[in-house]
Amino acid sequence: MESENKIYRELKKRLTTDTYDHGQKLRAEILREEFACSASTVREILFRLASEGLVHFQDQRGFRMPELSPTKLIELTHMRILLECEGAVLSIRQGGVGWEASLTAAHHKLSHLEKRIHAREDPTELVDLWFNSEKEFHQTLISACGSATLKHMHSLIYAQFRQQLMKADRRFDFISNNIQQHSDILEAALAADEALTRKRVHDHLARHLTGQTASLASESDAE
Amino acid sequence: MESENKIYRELKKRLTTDTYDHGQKLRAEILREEFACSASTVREILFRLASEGLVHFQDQRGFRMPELSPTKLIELTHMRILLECEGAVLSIRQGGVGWEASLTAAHHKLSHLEKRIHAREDPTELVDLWFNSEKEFHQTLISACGSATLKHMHSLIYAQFRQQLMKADRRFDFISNNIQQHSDILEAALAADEALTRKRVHDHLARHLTGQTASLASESDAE
DNA sequence: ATTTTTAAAATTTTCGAGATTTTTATCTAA
DNA sequence: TTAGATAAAAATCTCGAAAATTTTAAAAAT
Repeated sequence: MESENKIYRELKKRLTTDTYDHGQKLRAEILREEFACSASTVREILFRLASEGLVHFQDQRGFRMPELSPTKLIELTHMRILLECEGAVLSIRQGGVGWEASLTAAHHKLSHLEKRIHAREDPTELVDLWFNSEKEFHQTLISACGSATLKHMHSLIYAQFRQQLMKADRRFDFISNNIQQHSDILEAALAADEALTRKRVHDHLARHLTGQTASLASESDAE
Repeated sequence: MESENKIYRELKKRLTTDTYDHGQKLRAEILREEFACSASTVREILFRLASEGLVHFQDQRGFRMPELSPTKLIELTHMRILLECEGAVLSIRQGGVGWEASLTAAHHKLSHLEKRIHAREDPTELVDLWFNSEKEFHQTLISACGSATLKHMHSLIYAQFRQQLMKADRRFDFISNNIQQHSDILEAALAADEALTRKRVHDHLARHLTGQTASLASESDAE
C-alpha cells in the first residue's frame, strides 16, 4: 500500500507522459489494482486531478482522459506565453545573480541533453529526461518573479500543455531551431532585455499557434 | 440529502462570502451534518475546493480556511490585472456588437446598484447583489476573448481574490471613485482603445497593490 | 427491419465503521 | 517549575459493501 501523495504524483506523471490514450476511461475500480489501494482513495485523487484539468469528470459517468484538442493546445500556448513573458520580465527585475546562475545551469543541462539526443538514431531513452529538463528551464525562467500564484498557475497550464502534446512527434522538439531558441531566450534574459525576452519566449512557443486565433493581445507590444 | 454538485456550489459560496473565519478548521464530520450527507462526500468536495485554492489542505491534518494574507492578495491582484487586460483586449478585437451590448448591460446593472447602495444608510442587504454584479461586469469584460482556458483561470483567481477580501470594509468599494472607474473601463472598451482599457483596468485594481512589489511587469507598456 | 420496452449487467456514488495518526491531557523525573 | 514520557481522546484516513445510476443486451411491438 502506497501513500496517497505518492499515488497522486505517479498518476499525474502517467497522465502527462503517454500512458493512457486521450478519451480513455479512467476507472477507479481498475486503477485501484495498479496502486494497491481502495477505489475511494483513487476517486479522491481523480477529483483533485480533475480540478487541475488533467482529468475529465462527468457526473454519474466517471473519469476520462481529456480529449485531444487543437483549440485547447492553442489556448494553453497563449496562457504559457502570457505567464512566461510576465514571469521572465519580473525575474529579470528581481532575480539577481542567483537567478542568472540557476537559469544558466538549467540551460546547460538542457543544451547538453539536446546535443546527445541529436546525435542518436533512437532518442527514446532520453526523451523523458529531456522533458524534465525542458520543464525545469521554463520554470527557472519565471522562478524569481516573486509570485507563488503566478508560478502555480504556470505549473497547471504547463501540465495540461504537456498532456495535450505528449503524443506529438518528438523529433520536432529536437530540431536545431528549437535548441537555438532556448539559447536565444537565455541570452536575452541575461542581457536583462525585457522586450527581447518577451519576443523570444513568444517566438519559441509560437509554433504551437497554428490555428486562426494565432495572435496574442500583447503581441503588438512585444515586437 | 442534497446532490453532491449542489453541496459543492453551496460550500464554495460560503467560502467566498464571510461564513467562516480565515484559518478556521473545516471538519468533514461537522460539515456533514449541515449538508445531510456522509463525511466522505464532504471530503471529496473539500479536495476539489483545495485544488482551486479555496481550501487549505494538509496531509493528516485536515482542511482549513486559507489564512488572510496581504501578500497573496497582491499576487492575486497581479494575476487579475494580467488576465483581465489580456481578456479585455482580445474581447475588443473579437467581441463585436453582441459583446458591447452585454458589457453595457452588465455595467448598467452594476451602476444602478451602486447608486442605490450609495443612497442608503445600511447597505448590508444589497452587498451580496453588488458582489454578483461586480463579478459579472468583470467576467463580461473578458467574455469574448475566445479562450475558455483564460476565462477559467480568471474565475479561479477571482474566487480566491474574493475570499481574501470578503472581510474587508465594504464601504470602500462603493466610494464614487470606484463607481467612476467602472464607467471609465466601459468607455475605453466601447471606444476599442486597447491601451486605455489596459490602463483603466490596472488603475481600477491597483488599490489592492499596497505592498512593496506593487508594480507589474507589463505596467510600463500600459502607460 | 426498425423502434420501443424490459430486463440484466456494469459502473458510479454514498456510506459508516475500523485502522492510523495527530492532538490533548496526565503523570513522572530532573 | 519545567521538560519529557505515557496514556487517553479526538480527528483523519482507508476500506469494502450497499444503494443509485447508467450502460448494455434481449425481447416485444410497430
